[in-house]
Amino acid sequence: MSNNLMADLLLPDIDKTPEYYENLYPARNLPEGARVTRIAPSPTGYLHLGVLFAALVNRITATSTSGVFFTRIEDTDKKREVKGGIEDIIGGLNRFGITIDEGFISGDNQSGIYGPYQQSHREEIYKTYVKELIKQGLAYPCFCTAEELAAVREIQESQKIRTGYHGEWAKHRNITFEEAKALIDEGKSFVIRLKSPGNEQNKVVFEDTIKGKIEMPENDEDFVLLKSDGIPTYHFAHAVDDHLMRTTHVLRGDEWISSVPKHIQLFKLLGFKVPKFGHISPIMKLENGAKRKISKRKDPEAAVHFFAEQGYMTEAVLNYLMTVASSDFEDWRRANPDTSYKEFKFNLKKMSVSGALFDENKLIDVSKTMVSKLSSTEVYEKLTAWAKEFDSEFYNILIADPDYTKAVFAIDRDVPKPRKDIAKWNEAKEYFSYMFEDLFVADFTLPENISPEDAKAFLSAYKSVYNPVDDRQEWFQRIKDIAPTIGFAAETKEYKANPENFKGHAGDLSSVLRIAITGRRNTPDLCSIMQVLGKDKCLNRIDKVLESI
RNA sequence: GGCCCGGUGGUCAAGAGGCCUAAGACACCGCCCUUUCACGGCGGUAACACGGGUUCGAAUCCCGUCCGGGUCACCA
Repeated sequence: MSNNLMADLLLPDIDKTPEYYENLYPARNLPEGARVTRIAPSPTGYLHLGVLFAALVNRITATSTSGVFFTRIEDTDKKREVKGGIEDIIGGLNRFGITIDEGFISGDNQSGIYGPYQQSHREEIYKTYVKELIKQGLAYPCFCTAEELAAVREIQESQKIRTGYHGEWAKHRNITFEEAKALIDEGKSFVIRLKSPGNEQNKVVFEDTIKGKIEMPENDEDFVLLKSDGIPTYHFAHAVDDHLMRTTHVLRGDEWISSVPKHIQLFKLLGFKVPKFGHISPIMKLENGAKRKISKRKDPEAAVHFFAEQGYMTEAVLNYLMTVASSDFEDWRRANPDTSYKEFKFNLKKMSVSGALFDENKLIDVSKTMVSKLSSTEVYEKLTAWAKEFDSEFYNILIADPDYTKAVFAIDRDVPKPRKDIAKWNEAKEYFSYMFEDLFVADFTLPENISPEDAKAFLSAYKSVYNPVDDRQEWFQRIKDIAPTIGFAAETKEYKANPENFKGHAGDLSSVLRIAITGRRNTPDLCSIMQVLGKDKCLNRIDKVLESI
């Protein structure tokens, strides 16, 4: 009775009832076992690795059960909000190929009938449910100021008792309508708190789909439901939204695990079905020998943008993340080397219970393998797209002659055992530099076992027999033919059997050629390089070297 | 500090009381292949945090210690 008066006093403008929303957002019509998952990021900055990871896990869980994966923006903290935050996060997910079924699907486009998918637009819904709780005597206004709360905390700490707004410390727990009205008339601001029926002595047990059985004390804290600005706290918004949006599985970062008792309590008090919870371990980073959660502020790799700048393929990052997400993913990958990770039968039970260190070596390995499988055309497309954004000088060089550039990328590619030299696009400029005149840096530094005189003799001889149309065998045969004439063995075995009889072997001479042509001691197949480079450039580079000796 | 969760090689991990003389992958080292490098093949270094139980038998179960992580807001 007086509860109703209180409810109208506190939330006079709310005239809808929970039933209204229950009907507005009907249960989803999905096949048996379909899971409805979601991520609910706050637009507090760029897309974070942890959010990407959570999105991946949620996406693939929904996919593998023919369910739905949606996004919801949790912008209830206007202080921390960053302009463009939504676009950055959603756009980032789009770029990574994480498809979103519902909610914010791209940029600031929303789709789906369970919206709005942005908490700042759902105020009336939250208030309707809060009002209902007040009517039931399960919520009340609290007029404590931050200072009062801090003072209480201090007392609690000094007496070494559990801090917080609970039990006898809950000052306004039994506030009457008259008292509340008087304070409001004075212009005092207030929050609305839950009148928790919980008892710390009781245990709440739940089965975490990732971590297993977890037991915790029941919540007895009268935590805040509605802040003084009328905006809900995360806890309350989470319960209302995930119920109304018919989420079946809440898969989120494990920093939330300690508030599960609050959440379960809310779901039950509101008469909602409690969803399944799964808490994802964070990706960690090693610092001074200690593990810690990867941090936005301190770690560049926490921002997904970092990977884009470096030129890691999004698929590579995702595949790496899958190895972290599921212990049997790598086995599956070996058995299915060319299948998209999306086909993988993901099981939450296989997720690690403790946080994994971010391992760039592993990322590099995954990435190199993926790059090695690309066709030269694919490399061209991806690399130019990257360069266009991050290295315009290189971009202009690459697109000057697309056919030539593709021919460069075709060297030692599309073969049974392709090279694994490149993990990310920012390595490409340096790697391919000798293939482009504008980037080529001559450096004729010979290995110690070869004298400049021999090098000169060899290159002079080679020039006269060089034939640009030679295949690989013919190409090397010419070097072998020259070898004995200047004191080198034609066959490596021959040399190894009697090294004292020779200055070196044909392989050493090919190194001389390699250094003359590329300025490098190590390169992919030299014959192919010379073919792509063409006769003029090859001869020209050999001549330059000859002049310098 | 209270409450949770966790501790297998440098990293990610397999492991559900005997199959463990502890998989595999990445990294590292060596050898082979080879015109260089890479790829590939073969091999190597390297781990059950510690202490008590329970049991014929413990990486696996229980307890304690230690260590690590998370959380204790009108932030999410």
